[in-house]
Amino acid sequence: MIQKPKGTRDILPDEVYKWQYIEGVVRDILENAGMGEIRVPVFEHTELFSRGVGETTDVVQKEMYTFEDKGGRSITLRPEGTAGVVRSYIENGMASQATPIKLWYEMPMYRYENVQKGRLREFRQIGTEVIGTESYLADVEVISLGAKIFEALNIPNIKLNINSIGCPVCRQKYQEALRDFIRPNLEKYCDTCKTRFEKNPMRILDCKEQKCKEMNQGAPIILDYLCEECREHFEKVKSLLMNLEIPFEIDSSIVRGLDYYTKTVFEFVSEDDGLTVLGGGRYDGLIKEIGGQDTPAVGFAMGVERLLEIFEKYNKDVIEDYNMDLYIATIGEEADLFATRLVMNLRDEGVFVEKDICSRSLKAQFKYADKKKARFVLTIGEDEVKKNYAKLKDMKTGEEVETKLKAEEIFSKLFE
RNA sequence: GUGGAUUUAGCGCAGUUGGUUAGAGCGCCAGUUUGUGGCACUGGAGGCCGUGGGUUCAAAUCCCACAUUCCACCCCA
Repeated sequence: MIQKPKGTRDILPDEVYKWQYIEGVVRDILENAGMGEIRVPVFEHTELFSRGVGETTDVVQKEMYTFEDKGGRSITLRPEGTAGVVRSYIENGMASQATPIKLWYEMPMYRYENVQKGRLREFRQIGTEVIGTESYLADVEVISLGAKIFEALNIPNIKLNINSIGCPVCRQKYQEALRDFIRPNLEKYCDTCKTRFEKNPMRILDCKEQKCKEMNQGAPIILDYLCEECREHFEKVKSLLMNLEIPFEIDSSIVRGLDYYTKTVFEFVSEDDGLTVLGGGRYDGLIKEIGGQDTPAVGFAMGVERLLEIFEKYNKDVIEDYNMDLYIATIGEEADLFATRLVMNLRDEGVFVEKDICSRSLKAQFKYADKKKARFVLTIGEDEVKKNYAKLKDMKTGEEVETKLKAEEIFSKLFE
């Protein structure tokens, strides 16, 4: 038996309707906000991600599915959506369209990680990108759409955390200050923190080790180091969120794992399991970084598997599956031929109808109809074909009515 | 990458100090007046006991390695 690769999942028919429900709700929300769906390749040149996402990030350093293709090119299965979407924005000259460009996507992502709760190697994200505006209004629009999605899906216990990590200028000043604060005790920090010191000192503040936590008391926080412009931007984001009555908390430990973020960053975290369901922020430097005009942008991505898991918990009754309207049971070849035509006609009318294709006994056909939750069964044998009449049985009540074997009449008996 | 748990029929499981052809339930298929479902009864199909080595006269059972699934760290959606 060849099993599916580690960290992948099959989504079976009895599950896929939940996906479709969520996707429908989210699509409506995003498209009503003017977002157009975009689909970009599953794989890109490795360089797009190493430059876009950042050489020093864990995603690039240890989680990418990278391989050489037969032409000797280094190819990577996308670990996130923004880099590819932005690449497409540049490559297709979308800058010449009405600004801002608003895009959304639902695409599978690939990260070579160890599997655990809420974490797969192939997982799907729904995301948005708003490109071409540096205004705080765009940050808030994107955040409010995130909040709207949880509301529309009836998912409670979602907490919004926001932070600002400034622009490269204020961030560098902050990192210096942070290193100065840590340096005297550096030897006493845990090994992982020591390795973070040069590469990304902001992560040290997030360490779970007790001793590191203690030493972190009183560390400088980035919000005190923001330049005037970044500070004002963040203030405006906060006050508009408050005006809109979107509750949030400031969490100065949000750093985000992708290097391209600037200024506003945010996470919607489920308080049920502590997992981040939706994360995003502003990325004013990315488009220039990968070769476009210097263009500001903001967006988010949500993990659909994570979203679905919480959704199911609170919406057990909302979803009902799509059941068969009619099953046509047949006896004999003549009836089979007749019923096959009838089924085709009824399907043309939009009826969910099945008939036996296993040449099974009448009893077995009824059993099948019952298991598949057919609302009605129509039984056709030689006599029925001759007389052009048959019995239509309501599977719930057991009542039977006579019907003419005409698609129109059957249709009206089913749906009147 | 590190650590813990897990793996027996389609599914969830039982399998006792290693000992003949590995079990029940649910599900599946069929039969119980060869034209009527759910219930009941009867029967049937379906297992390289995760994979590969080793110990033994003998391994689902003991040992080792690898894999899987789940969980935690790390990190993230």
